[in-house]
Amino acid sequence: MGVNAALPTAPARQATAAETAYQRLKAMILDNLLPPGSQRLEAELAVQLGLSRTPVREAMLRLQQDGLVTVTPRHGMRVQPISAADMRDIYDVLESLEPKAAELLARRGLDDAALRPLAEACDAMEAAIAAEDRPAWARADEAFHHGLATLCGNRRLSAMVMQVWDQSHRARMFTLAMRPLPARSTAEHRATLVAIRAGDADGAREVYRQHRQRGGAELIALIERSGLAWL
Amino acid sequence: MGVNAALPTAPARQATAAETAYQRLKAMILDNLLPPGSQRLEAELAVQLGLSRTPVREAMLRLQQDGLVTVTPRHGMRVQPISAADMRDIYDVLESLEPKAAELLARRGLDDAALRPLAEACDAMEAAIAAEDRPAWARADEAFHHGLATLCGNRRLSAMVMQVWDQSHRARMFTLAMRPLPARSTAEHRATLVAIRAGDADGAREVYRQHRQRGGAELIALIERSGLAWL
DNA sequence: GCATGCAACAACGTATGCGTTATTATGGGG
DNA sequence: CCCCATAATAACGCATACGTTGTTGCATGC
Repeated sequence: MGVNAALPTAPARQATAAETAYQRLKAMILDNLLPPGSQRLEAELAVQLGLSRTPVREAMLRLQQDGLVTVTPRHGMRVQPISAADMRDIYDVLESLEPKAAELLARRGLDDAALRPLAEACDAMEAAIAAEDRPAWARADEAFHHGLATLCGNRRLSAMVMQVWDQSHRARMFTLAMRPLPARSTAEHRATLVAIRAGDADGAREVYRQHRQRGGAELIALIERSGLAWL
Repeated sequence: MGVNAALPTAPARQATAAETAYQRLKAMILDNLLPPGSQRLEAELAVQLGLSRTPVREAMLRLQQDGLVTVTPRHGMRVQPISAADMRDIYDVLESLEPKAAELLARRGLDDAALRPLAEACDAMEAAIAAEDRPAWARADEAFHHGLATLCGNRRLSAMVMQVWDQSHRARMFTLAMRPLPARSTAEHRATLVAIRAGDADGAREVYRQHRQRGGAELIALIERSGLAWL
């Protein structure tokens, strides 16, 4: 699952009722237990989660801020569907931000220990390709992007990447089965990591930009071709 | 002042108490009526705004999401200071996102009527330079960036730009008086608009990227040189 | 004089109650 | 049979109340 978008020092929220409501609802949305278009009232979710309306309301507002739902006064929250146009917007954002993250990370000159999450994600992706295990590949892919965002050292940038990443999570999961095994993507991730390790900021940025551009175009074409207008 | 960061269809919130609390507190922060570092308790703000704690609390949480304050359980909200490092992060984000906005806007091929806010902002900037009116220049600058973000057609991107723009508002205001008249910036804005009008997406992006890079570097150097560690 | 433990208090998180408002149901007219 | 007005009702925004928890001040001991 994603990560909360706190700034500038991640506050490591404790287990307040509002926080658990947020986490649980967010997980339900990302896991498609609350499919796009579904609506839920405050009181309804309150009984379901065994809480009062207050913390549930707070969670709903946070999810709205995250762009995962819209809250309308007498209709509760509605899980936001993602259209092909939305995916275009999201990938335009990612094409802008993620290459910058790669550049910043390369410039930081972290040692191998610090870059280990990325290396492990690359290993896992390659293993998943070999085993033709798509769910495992998707998890490793998320781990790589998550690691890139967190390690780049710019909390604002990383929070923004995570936000749109979460918004597009469902769409990626749906299309995963429809795509050929992403062997090329895997190689591009590895190449990015090599450039980062070498401290080649421009190289890392450009390799990654091409990866994002190609991947985004492929995904959007797939969505449009398959008639999956709303996810 | 800034704009709220709603997605994906701006909900045009009505005048609920929580909304007015949010607007008023945000304005107080951006206008430096609540200076960085100041702390306010829920109950304190509630009596000041003539409301109960509930809507004030909601506003505080939204401001925290915006990165303008941090909320700590028994210390209320604390207005977030901006360091030189923060400004670097913010300008890295803007350097990534705003050129993309210029590119997207150029690609949209809007007519002169639709681009009027940008043209007017350019005119106002040039007039302000001629009159050596820095506050007027700052307002026109904000109008240009606001227009660029809103007109580019990507709500997510625009919300993100506005968010960091608001975060850096105070810092820009403080340094405005210390900088030479931004004549060059003004010319760069005009050049961007020309490229957008011509539908030259790559040109608009690159002109704008250079503008952002130069402007950001100047501002950060100024902040560091002047010993203004926290704004 | 300084540290430590305890007690009083203050702030908050959550629950609940109340008034407002939009939606839905109902009944009468066209 | 459909449409509109009106009434009933449900959902919500805000206020308030309550229990919990962290903080602060004070007293006591070293």
